[in-house]
Amino acid sequence: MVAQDRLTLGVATRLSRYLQVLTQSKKMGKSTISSQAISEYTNVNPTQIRRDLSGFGKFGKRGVGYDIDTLIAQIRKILRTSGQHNIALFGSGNLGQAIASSGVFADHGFRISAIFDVDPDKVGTNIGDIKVRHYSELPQVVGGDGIMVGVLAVPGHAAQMVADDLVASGVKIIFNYSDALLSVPSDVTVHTSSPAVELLYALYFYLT
Amino acid sequence: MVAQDRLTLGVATRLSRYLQVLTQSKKMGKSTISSQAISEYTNVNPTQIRRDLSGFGKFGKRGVGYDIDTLIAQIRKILRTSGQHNIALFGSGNLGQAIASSGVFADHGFRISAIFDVDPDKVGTNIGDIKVRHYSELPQVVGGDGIMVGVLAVPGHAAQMVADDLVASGVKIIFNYSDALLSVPSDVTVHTSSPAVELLYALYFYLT
DNA sequence: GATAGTTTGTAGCTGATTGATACAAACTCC
DNA sequence: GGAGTTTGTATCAATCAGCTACAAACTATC
Repeated sequence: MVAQDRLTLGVATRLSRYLQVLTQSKKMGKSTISSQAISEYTNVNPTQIRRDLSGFGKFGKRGVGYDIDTLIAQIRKILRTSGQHNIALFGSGNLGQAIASSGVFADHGFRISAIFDVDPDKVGTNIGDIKVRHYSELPQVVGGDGIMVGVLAVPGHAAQMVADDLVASGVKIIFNYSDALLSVPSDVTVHTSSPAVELLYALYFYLT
Repeated sequence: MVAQDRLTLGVATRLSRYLQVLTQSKKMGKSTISSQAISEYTNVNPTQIRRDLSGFGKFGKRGVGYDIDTLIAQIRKILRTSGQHNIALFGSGNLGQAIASSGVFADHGFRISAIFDVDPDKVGTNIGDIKVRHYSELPQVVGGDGIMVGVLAVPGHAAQMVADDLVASGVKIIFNYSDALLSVPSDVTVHTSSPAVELLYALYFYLT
């Protein structure tokens, strides 16, 4: 085992996926899990999983597997995402509501601390227990609060504008659910979620 | 240039992402694009992009770049996803409605040909121009029509049941938007969309 | 028409990453 | 105590991605 300064992209990606499997397995009432079982849900080779984990410590028990709670805590520590992280959601349409009520973010320590919209009919209403604010409040809310991530669930034509305003307020991570291509400074990370794109290559492997 | 029997996972993934950039660039009124420009939106090295494409033919024009329409057609041909593909959507809640109205699928040749739900208040209503059917119609609709993909926008506790029924009707590709872990036979492909998971590793690279 | 600038197509090299195989050590269960 | 399971670890080969480099083809401009 060698201490590592910084994870490679591959390792960080896989650890995140293990975390998802662990979180769900815990919900299903399990308390331990083997690398073989994780493999079935992630399509990552069991040896690779053990190698990934053993790089940071001996978390498993031979003949048994990994204790789920322990492993969740360890991976969060490795990914340095143990605490609560505040995110801001833009757009309170169908997609925004689906995201706000999904629980996926909450499972992984992300708290939606603000929701913005421009529609007067929506501003002031509540989604869950969060009040929808008007978009014009972006600078003061995002600037003041410890918000590091912006999630875009707005129409494509509005996405670039929101991205620009987020960048102006110092946000470095943008999660884009619209289909728009976003231009941002190089120190800002944009992640675009493209379900149809993922389907395309799944289909290729099925057709072949 | 060497003819290839089968794409590797990496190539297929990248080609799909190029396609997304091309589709959006076309919408923005452009007619040609350079490997450098594609690179900025995909974070794939320009050399890599040219290498990926040149493996299948000489699609570009030196000094100019790639003609977008031509390249879209060529990539679709390479991915063998040129035609229309029918998909079935399960769940007509916020997420289901967002998916049905998103246009992302339509852009890439996927047609939502059926929507299912169990809620009597929703069955019979229309989303766009598609009528919501009762879940019990699954076998006859999916079995009869040329539906090869099932998209799950249902609560986590219902996801496994829908997956089982889809498998029983011969569907080989399942796109899972719930947070549930799905168990399926090995010849069925499950793709789980996990926004929070992707955020986790984006955050890691920002924090470091 | 000549020249400068752009961009593709392609080669070659290198380092990193993954997959496969193997096996001892530690643990559980019977 | 023995059989079966699973981790932790090593090793080797194969693949893949990044980098550098550069000639050829094209556009634009003078």
